[in-house]
Amino acid sequence: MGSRTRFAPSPTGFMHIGNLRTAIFEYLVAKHDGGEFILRIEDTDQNRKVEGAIDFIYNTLKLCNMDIDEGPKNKGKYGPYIQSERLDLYKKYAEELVEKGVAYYCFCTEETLSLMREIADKKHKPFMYDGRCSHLSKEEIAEKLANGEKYVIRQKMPKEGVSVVHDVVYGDVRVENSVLEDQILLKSDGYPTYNFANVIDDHLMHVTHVIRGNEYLSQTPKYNLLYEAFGWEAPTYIHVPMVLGSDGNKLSKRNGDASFMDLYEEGYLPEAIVNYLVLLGWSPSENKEVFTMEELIKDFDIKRISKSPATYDLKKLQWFNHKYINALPDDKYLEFVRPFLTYDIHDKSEEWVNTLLLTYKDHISYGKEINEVVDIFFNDEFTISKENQEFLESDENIPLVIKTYKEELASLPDWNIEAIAEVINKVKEKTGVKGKLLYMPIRIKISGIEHGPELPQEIYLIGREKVIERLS
RNA sequence: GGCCCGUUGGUGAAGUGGUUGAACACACAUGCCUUUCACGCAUGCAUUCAUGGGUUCAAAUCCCGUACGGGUCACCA
Repeated sequence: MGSRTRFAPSPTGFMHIGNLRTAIFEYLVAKHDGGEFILRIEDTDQNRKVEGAIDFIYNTLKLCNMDIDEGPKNKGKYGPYIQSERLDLYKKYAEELVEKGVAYYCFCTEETLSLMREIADKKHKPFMYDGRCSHLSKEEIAEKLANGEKYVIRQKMPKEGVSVVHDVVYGDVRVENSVLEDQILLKSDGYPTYNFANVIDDHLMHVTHVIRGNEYLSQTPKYNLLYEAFGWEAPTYIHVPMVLGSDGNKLSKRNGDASFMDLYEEGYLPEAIVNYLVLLGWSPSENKEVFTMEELIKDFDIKRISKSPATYDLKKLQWFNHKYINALPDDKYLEFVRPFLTYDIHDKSEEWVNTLLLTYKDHISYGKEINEVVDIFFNDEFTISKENQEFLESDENIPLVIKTYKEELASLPDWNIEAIAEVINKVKEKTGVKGKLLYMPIRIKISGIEHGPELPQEIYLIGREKVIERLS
């Protein structure tokens, strides 16, 4: 039987790079041995729900070429795949735990809790719920319930002993049971907490490998206790190292381009993003780093996930992106960059625009960069620097070269790159000038700067009219 | 603060006791190519694996302490 993994985001309408990376790992683990990849929406926090977030998640995964086997918008045997639609289930299982004596009703209000927290704070002691409600008698509970008092259901933790959790990447992790709090399983609004829903759903949905950020590592004993209480088999745990920002802190919204959509809108190809992300905290066994999704599925190996956190490096992502852009066939490339071009091109021909875009195919490392590089073809205002002006006056042949260019270009029957390239040769023959003195004067005269793309392209793109004008 | 986890160059990392004088890639530097920029190519860039001690004939690799970094201690996930 293949592995089953799940991607379980909360619907916040924001796809953080770290989350995406986890999703990729989950997808790869499942697909590596022909299993299923499940999407489950964890919307148990009603305050954080965002309209349209589910479509957003689907869209993101689709762009990244990850197919969902089961999820809210797919068929699946173990649905619903949205937690807010499974409330009855959680209640039933929570009550089962109460019956088993491993959970209890707690009637403490938020006010009493914050009071207790304050007291602990004053004593400089960490707060931990003292479990007072676990001592309530059956009668007291029945009475409070009958009165309609609000309650939560809490998990009763063992007071002593040590829990050992086995994790595929971190090995055996030991945690003292005494530090485990009687955590809330079911909230007073009837919604489960993540800690509970997660366990119930993973079991019910037959998830075999739980992959998540290592911030959950120290919480995992609590989950195991739950599995034990139900008599269920715990899944294989794979905690993955976190992705840090360049400042060494956890990535956050405020850390700039930490979201998939931001990158996508900047003109990063999803394939490149995926390829880059998968290498954060994972390394292939062979010496290779450019992978297609198929290759990743084939080569991905849990054993090669590293323990230490990885730092997100935009520069390397740009390198990947550059490579991917460059590998695009011309038509795909044009389709890709065209939308990023923000200059007014309504009076330009299709051919002109395509030539422009293609000229810079191997220059740009992300879509939006096209605008930074293409300015000279739209901006008529430029000044020739002092150094360049001096250069123009440094050789007596230069005026002749410029004059010859002007005459030849003006009389050119067809305005295309091949013809222009011919003109350059002709000027060379006519004037006997070659090398820098042949190319630089015209380059400076028509664009103001000494560098740019291949000269014929540059002349073509600037256009006959302007070239003639600028050579005058 | 308690507990958990981590620490190989600016970055991602390979390496799990002995041809490792620590791969490879990004970045950076220099050179070549080119009319220029970019691309491409070539070369350089950790006497050393946070640190101190120990085990061993032999340690980046095993053990202990210290420092530093991160995580976690919610009716958030």
